[in-house]
Amino acid sequence: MPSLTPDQLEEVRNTFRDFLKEHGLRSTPERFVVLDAIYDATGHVDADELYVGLKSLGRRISRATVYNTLNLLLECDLVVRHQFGNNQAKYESAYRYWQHDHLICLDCQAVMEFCDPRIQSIQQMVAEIYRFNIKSHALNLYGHCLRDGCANRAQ
Amino acid sequence: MPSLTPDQLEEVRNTFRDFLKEHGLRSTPERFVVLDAIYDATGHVDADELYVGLKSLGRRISRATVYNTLNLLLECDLVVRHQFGNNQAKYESAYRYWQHDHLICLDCQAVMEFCDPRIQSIQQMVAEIYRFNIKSHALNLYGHCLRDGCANRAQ
DNA sequence: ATAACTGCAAAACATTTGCATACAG
DNA sequence: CTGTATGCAAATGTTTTGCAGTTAT
Repeated sequence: MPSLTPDQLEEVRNTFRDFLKEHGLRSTPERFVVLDAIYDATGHVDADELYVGLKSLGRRISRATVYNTLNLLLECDLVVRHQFGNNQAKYESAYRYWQHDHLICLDCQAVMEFCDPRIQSIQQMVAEIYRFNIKSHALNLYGHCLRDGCANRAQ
Repeated sequence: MPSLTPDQLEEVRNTFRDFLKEHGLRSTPERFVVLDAIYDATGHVDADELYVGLKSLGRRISRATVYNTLNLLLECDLVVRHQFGNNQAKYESAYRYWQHDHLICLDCQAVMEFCDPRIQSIQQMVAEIYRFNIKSHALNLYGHCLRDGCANRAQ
């Protein structure tokens, strides 16, 4: 999971700026603070983590603005949303995401990432059969990790 | 999507009864009403649909009991829970589910089902590499259906 | 009999909305 | 300037919880 270079980050900001302009929306500092925060994050974050994290950095951005901005970032595909089984959405930068999938431990809630090219072919085949224009997928595998430190182990 | 025979349904009820007994829980009529309602449903239902549906059938079962029972049914694997992207859980009988996956239209919210055996091999391979004991998976494909009547089409 | 379950209403939680104020274009 | 965005607080929608009364065992 490499980080973006300053140039790439600038490109991401430009993408957002262009998207906003095209849709007659304003490029406010708050929106770019939220964008940067997600692209800074190393993993999956939820809206409240972003809100609290920004507050602790001295950036006073309201929850409403965090949610508003997240929805804009989803629209222009700079950010991806996940639902890992509970009812709290998790977000990550589209750059980090770039089609990996998730392995979720039911005991300790750890989330690992993996990648398998066969999913692409399944996707294509299903698209054809069902006459669908597929935009994205989410494959989540749920189970028990065999780590020693795993908390809340059931059996 | 065939329906269960009366015998199979009785077996399902017995499974639930046994699970309850083993855990020192009571076999109340309400719990079996909820079980039957899910096994009667032809597709995915949410907790509120169950609650309202039962009310209209004259069964006065509280939301709290619906949720309570759903969690028990999840624990004993008679029911499966899905999160299709919004923050409302959908449930279906494990019998209906039996490892199919979902194709979700981003415009009209239609949910189709498909099945591909390659997912099993991906699952096995990932389990080995990451040393995980995998219990279940969820593969959701998101896109635009090409149906004529599709509502809210974006472009 | 008694411990667990139900129903109800209140609480908790994530997310959205309405409105007065602030500010980008 | 003007209309859009922000922050706040209130509203919404889903799920959970506490408790008095009910019921399975």
